[in-house]
Amino acid sequence: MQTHKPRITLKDIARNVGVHPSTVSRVLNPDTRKMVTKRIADRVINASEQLGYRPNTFAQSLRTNRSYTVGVMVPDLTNPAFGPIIKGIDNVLEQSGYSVIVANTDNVLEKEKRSVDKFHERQVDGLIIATARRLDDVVITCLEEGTPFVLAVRSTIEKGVNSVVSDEIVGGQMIVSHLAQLGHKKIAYVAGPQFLSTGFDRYQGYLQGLKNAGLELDEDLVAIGDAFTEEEGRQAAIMINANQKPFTAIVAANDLMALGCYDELITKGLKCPDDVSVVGYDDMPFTRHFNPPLTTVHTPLLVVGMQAARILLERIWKPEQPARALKLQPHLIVRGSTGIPSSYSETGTKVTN
Amino acid sequence: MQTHKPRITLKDIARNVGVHPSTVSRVLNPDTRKMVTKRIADRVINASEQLGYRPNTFAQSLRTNRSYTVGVMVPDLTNPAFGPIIKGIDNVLEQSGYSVIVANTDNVLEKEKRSVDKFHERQVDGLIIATARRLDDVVITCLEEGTPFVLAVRSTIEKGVNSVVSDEIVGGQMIVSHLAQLGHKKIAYVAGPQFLSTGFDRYQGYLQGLKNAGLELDEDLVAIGDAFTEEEGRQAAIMINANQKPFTAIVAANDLMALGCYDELITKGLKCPDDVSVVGYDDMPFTRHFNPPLTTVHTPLLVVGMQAARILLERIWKPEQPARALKLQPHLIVRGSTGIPSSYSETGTKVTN
DNA sequence: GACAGTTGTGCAAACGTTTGCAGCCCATTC
DNA sequence: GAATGGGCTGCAAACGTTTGCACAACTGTC
Repeated sequence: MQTHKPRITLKDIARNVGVHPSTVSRVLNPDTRKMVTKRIADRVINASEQLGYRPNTFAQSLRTNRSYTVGVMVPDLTNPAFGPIIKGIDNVLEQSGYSVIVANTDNVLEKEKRSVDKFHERQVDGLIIATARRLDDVVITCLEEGTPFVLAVRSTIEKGVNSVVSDEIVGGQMIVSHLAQLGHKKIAYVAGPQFLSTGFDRYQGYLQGLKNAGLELDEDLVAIGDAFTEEEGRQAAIMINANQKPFTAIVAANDLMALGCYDELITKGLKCPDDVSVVGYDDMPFTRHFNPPLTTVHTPLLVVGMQAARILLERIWKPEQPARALKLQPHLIVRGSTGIPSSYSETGTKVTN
Repeated sequence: MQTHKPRITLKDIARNVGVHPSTVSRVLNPDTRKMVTKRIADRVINASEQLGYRPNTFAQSLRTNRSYTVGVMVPDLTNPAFGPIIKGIDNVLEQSGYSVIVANTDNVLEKEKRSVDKFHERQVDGLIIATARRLDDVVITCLEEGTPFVLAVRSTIEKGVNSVVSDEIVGGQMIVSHLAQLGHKKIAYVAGPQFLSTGFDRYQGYLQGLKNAGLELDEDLVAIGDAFTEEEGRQAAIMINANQKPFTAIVAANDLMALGCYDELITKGLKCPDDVSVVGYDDMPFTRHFNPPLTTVHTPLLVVGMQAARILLERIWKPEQPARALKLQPHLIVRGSTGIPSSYSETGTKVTN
């Protein structure tokens, strides 16, 4: 049984063909193949296929210090937004012969550090970080160590960092503008964590959007969640409701939080969008199937992943290049969760309950 | 700038402490630490921390033939079902010091082969395969090569293969039983690919369920999709509709296909569940937010991932153990998409067009 | 026909570990 | 006090590559 067939090495091929292992190495490496006579090269290639040679990546990496792996850190694989990102990353990296190692950090700092340590240990050639805080130790460490890396979907206050994000501020403005156009005046905001650029920038976009529309900020209509989760969205919505101020729309910092708002509206007996409009952010998979279909800002997650991977490859190949901060244009998708303001707002009292 | 700090090696520590590198190695390896005097060991450990030693995993792997990595193959990262699975896998593996390399195969055979090749090249210690077909070359190859592996969420006709799945047949029966209890007699089935165990077994469950309930199979009410996607679900529903036979419920082979059915119902102007009940399978994230909330069979995806990882570790540690085929008990979750049969069924004609 | 130049191949070291073996030292025993 | 034995540590080989260097063979030139 378990007859682990013995590994074929360069030496085996060399012996088979009657040349020195180094010659075989040169043939099998595209960059050096031209150094050796075509006749011999062909025989080597033949033999290598014949014997089913597979290079030992450890030996290669040990010698060259290149692992052809990259690490990807995501906060929560359960969040369907990250699937597409990783898929995008994997797509472009595997074409260049790189493998991706993922780490799920559950949003806990300690795990992030452990993961990045592990990545360094494994000598990944680069990192894609989708967990970064606005100021982030891990990022600073990577900068210092000179590890090529790019942030996906989040940015930091540091300058000179590669990143691929959607233009969150513009996105936030688009949302408010959309609502204002519908006639909303009292627009609540369920914010994400302010230590994340997504949380922070989207909120800034909201503020800017209010200004653009000539609306006042009412702090009683703003609540900040501690995480980009359904539950935190619900809690925030509850807090806003508790303030007893009338509003006709809720803007949530992402789709998950918007779902939390849905829940809270239901328990309060409020209809969306008839009583309250709701907007999300991300356009994660299946938002159009929600009840009601969620108006949201589309972030091209797959593209984010692909671009992040491309930039990372550039940096791996020429580390000295200046950093690129790519901002993808967001795109408002209007669905069934937004409509013209309700009577609820006009009377200032709740219809039910 | 780019001052890649020189790597600290065993030799450095050895020099620092004044012992031989092999001694340092023994200290730093938990299994051999007891071989060396406590006094020296302490000094070594100290120095190692002082200098910030990180073992070179390539050298280790080259020497020991163990990489402490495992490969995970999934068909489509965009499908939110796979996020939780990977998360589960990552959770248990990282605790044992393993890293997970993922590969997205997009359901194309050629990519699967390439990925598994890559994995072998990288000498992963084991594989978790969530892409397996009912008879699958990749699986056979792995069996022959003696690579430890376990199938997640899918099984094959081969025996002696480790796998973690939900009991699809029972799940299928539960669904039909639920519908029959509600009074449904004409139950359509939107099947998944029959070359996948999930597609096949769930369909078998459906057939069995009909039998249990004393209902006849009507082949005009069955359509088979080529993939577990929304679009294929929609196409299948269209085909069934085209047959012009009355039905009051559609069972879809997974949640995605159920969503496709939703779409088709809407374009036909049919209400769910008033006109037609719909059932999915998997209970992927957010199904409860769909419109209507989807009745489905819950598969504990996170647990599937965790168990698969655990079994894999067992096999890596003791390869000679007999294979384990773990079947998790499924669990019907009744939500808003199923109800008592409509007048539609009773009259046999569509209410609206 | 000698020389310079080019081309192709072999040699050997190095990458950083792990591990069987040998040998040292010290304690124990008779 | 010699012999036995056990506990620690050093030695060196090995894992499979890559690559700078040396060298051999050939080509072409005057």
